[in-house]
Amino acid sequence: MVSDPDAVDRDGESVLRDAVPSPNSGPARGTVRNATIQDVADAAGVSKAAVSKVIRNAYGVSPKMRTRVEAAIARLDYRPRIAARAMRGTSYTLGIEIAQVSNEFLTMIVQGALDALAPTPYQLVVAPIRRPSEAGAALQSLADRQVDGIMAISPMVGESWLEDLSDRIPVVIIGRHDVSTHYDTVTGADRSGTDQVMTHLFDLGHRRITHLTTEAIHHETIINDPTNWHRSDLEPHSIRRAVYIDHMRRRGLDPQVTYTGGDELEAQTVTAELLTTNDPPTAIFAGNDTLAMGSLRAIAAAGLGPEDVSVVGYDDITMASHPMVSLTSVDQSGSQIGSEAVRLLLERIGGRTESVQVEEDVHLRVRRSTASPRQP
Amino acid sequence: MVSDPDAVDRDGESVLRDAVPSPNSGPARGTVRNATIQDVADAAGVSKAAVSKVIRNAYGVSPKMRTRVEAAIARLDYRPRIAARAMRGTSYTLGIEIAQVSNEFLTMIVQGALDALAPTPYQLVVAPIRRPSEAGAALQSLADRQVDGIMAISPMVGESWLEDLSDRIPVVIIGRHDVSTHYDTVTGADRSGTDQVMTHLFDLGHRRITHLTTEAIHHETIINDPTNWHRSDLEPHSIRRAVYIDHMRRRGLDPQVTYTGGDELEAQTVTAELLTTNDPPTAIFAGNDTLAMGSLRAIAAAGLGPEDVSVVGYDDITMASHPMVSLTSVDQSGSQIGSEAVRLLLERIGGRTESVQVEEDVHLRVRRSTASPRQP
DNA sequence: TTGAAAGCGCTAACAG
DNA sequence: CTGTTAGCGCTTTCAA
Repeated sequence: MVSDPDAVDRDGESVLRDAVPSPNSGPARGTVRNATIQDVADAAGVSKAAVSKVIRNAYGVSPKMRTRVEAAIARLDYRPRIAARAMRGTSYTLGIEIAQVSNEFLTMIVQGALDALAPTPYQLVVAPIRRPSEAGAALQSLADRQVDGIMAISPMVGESWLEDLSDRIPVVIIGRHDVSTHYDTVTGADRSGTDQVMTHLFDLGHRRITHLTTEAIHHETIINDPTNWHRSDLEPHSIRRAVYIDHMRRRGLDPQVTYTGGDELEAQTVTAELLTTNDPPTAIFAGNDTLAMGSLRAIAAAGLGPEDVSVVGYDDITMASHPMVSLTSVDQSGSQIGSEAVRLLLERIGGRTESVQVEEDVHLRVRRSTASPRQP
Repeated sequence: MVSDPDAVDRDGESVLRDAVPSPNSGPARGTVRNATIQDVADAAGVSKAAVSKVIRNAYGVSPKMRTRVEAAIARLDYRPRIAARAMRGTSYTLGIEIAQVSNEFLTMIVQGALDALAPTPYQLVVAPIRRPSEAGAALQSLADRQVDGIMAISPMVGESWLEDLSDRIPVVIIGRHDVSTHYDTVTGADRSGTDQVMTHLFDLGHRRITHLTTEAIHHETIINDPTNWHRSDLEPHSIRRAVYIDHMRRRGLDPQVTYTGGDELEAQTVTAELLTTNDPPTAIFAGNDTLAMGSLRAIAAAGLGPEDVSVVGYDDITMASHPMVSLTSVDQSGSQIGSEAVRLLLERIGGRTESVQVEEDVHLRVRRSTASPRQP
């Protein structure tokens, strides 16, 4: 695994390390040179092309040459440089752009992608962003690194920009319900999920239901930069909001949408304000579990319970099933979505050209955070 | 935005776009060619070297050339290929290896690293692993991609292997209390943190205290592969365990260490068994918050409370402060650790050669999950 | 079946 | 201040 520090030039083989490393501290950085394909070729007494064929399992290598080469590779601890490979073709790397690494639902997607990638020679790199407005830059950065495919989770970038990108490299958009001939999409069934939520709340007898969601537009740059212009009504949270409004209107009720940042503590603050109004809601449908947990903070802090204010979340993160929390939520199986996205990417790399839209089923998990209101 | 396949030479400048793009579907993948530094040079009527100097802000470019070049870059939407750059030197990329993307404490570290990296030209890539035994492969994979520096969170790999790696590329190990002349470390003050936990529990009157921790060895490969041999007593969880044992012994008490996987639900199962023994503990000191949450699941499910079994966690993840949970925990400020690691890496890239060990202070956050036992 | 040679796009000497 | 030149390590024709 580790090349021999005291390697000297025997048998006319190239020497990869200093003949005399300093006494008991390793050689200074840069002193050490990694084996290259040329070194391996020399050591095995064959050509670079031969080595290349062996490491790629390409057609046309005799068993005995393969053996020789593999021995040399092992001896020199040779590793192909990805950058050099990328210059000639593939980088064996898939990239995923992700907002809020701290959002457990999003990390479930990464887990699913990892699982799907495990049996392949591809490596996953994650490009995390701190603000939605950074999505475009992160995608560019992945493209600059010549990844073989890109997954993006509801990025705030324009459709035409994405189509441009996906002309050059396979792209899967996760979450957004776009229909493009250029790139594929994987989404949860947001309409169905919201239907299940609303039906559940109505069945319990709730009428004053507030929808707590993240602001559609987070930063001015998203407005000003044409790159970011896209149909925001195709985003998961917009769809949930639209379906919510629709349900309320159909029952002759007044939709109440409250906006907040994506942060749990901000959701708590916003909910706390909501509770002090004249006519507070008897139920809160939160756009995701992080927001829901924030609402529960405010409700618990006010000494209230599910009969006072019920809460429904979305995503069914681990915390939701905790007995001390017991949050009713919509399970949309992030890991499934992640592995599906990888599958689509690999298909594209394999040659598929028609675009595909996949929608995953979702299921409401009813728990103790929802109950019939005290006075209907 | 899109380069042109049929570029023709008008005005002596190379043309990268279609004059007439196809009606309503973009060109097929691969048809599109990105602008290269040569294209820019041609368009601006200068040499490649000149363009290179401009994009690197290198010394020796006249203002008027800079203007011309920048205009050409903008016009052609030129982006330097990282792979080509990497072959000649830096890739402007830092890598971080991380186990369990779903562990919030670990993602806090990533957040901190991102913040520290924001004002720099470096991009962060995350190499997530699924099992501890994959750490070595993930680090290799980052090295293969010629990142300019690597951060690794308590990787299960041998010290000598790490020293070899860090001879070729700057490395910061997060969590492990190694002292190496080759690589830097950033750790939390695990001894102090554990001291605070044990003092708190003793002060409350607890004597039967169990320590719930993850198994030291997760997979046989870690035992069998010499690459992985390292002083496991330098790992954070080992130190917490050792300090716990020490505290117990010093008070003449019997240390009780229970092992589990890193998973919340497994911790729940193990805790549930613990509660059914003859002489169950009055307090559980969990190695991290995920395990602590699992313990709380079992305790809540058994209808017990803090006076029956108190719980202390480690990391102080967001959930710990939730009023419905209120978990006493040790805050070790993951984002601080992450940005510190980046700082060290950038220093190394900047030329530092002596190794540095940084230890971050930690603080016990006392909440309602700990109370005096019913019968002392 | 094997190898020689031509680049991929960029940076870093070195000349002019 | 600017351009020419020589590679970095790999893959890929194309001959032998």
